[in-house]
Amino acid sequence: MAEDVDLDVLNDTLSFYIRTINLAVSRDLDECLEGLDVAKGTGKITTLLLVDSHPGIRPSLIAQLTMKDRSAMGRIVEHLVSHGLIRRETSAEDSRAQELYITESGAELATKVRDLVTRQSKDFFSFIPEDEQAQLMDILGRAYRRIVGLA
Amino acid sequence: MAEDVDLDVLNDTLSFYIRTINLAVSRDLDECLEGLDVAKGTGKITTLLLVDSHPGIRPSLIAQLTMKDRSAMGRIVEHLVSHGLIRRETSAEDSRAQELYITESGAELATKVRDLVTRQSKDFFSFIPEDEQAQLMDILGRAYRRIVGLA
DNA sequence: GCAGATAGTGGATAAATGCAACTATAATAT
DNA sequence: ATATTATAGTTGCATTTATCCACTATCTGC
Repeated sequence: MAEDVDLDVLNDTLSFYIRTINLAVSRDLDECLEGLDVAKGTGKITTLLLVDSHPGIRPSLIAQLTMKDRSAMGRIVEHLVSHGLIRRETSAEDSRAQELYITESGAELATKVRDLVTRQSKDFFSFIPEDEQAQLMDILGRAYRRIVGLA
Repeated sequence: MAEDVDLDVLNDTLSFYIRTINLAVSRDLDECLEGLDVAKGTGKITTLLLVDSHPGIRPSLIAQLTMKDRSAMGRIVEHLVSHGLIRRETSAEDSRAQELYITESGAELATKVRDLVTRQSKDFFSFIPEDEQAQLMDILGRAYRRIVGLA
């Protein structure tokens, strides 16, 4: 049945593939992270990892990197704080801004998540040959940096 | 500020790029399609186009191609039907199943959407060189077909 | 100081997602 | 033939996200 369905113009539409594959990876990732205080959305994972590796990082910067607006970011921070994974302080230099720091249990979780996330991605895309994965990462990486204003 | 932030392990995680870029394309696409009875989610667009080019196609097949479950699919079909874009009939061979057909206004919209969607994708990714876009499409296309069970 | 930008908060609304129960019909096996 | 199991679709519900907007506080530059 499905084998010979023609996808119309979507067959040549990059956004279609990005969007559908996103659905699949995200679902799979959610499964892997089930019950881990950090599920659904790149928001929480990215925030946790960035706070862990960049002590004092500000919500607004993470928002930019994850493409969230400030209110969405605020809710993510609130979530992580309320679960005791990160700590929130007002910046000394700019009292509008906050600085985020990891807690002990946050650091523990970060270690675990780092492992799970990279493994999940590798596993999920394992049917793509190594060299093509590298190509993908290279191109998408540049796209990401460009979109987000990192380069 | 943002220029020199290291993304931790996410820097080498394909799923991260897929997920964030997905956010960006989807938002951009939504803007392009604003007010068009078909916004948010690959679901409606794909359904409209597939029904247009495959008269009599079944919801369950579209569900497979768009990675939705039946309930999500049902709601999309319901939405399109209620907006007069497609028509729903019970299949003669299998009265459990339905066959979907495009309506006049649905066909009109499909034409418009086909154009908008392909252009949006091209524009959005225009900063990626042609040949790299082709590579991306090739790899992601195979990934998609594999995930969805098309090959 | 004043005007305008920026950081973060909070609320309300609108959608999408996933889950599970339920009907109806088909296909299979005994 | 009939009992079992699988499939197509519908519906309700609870959860989660997203988006938009208004609001406070603070900073920057004139």
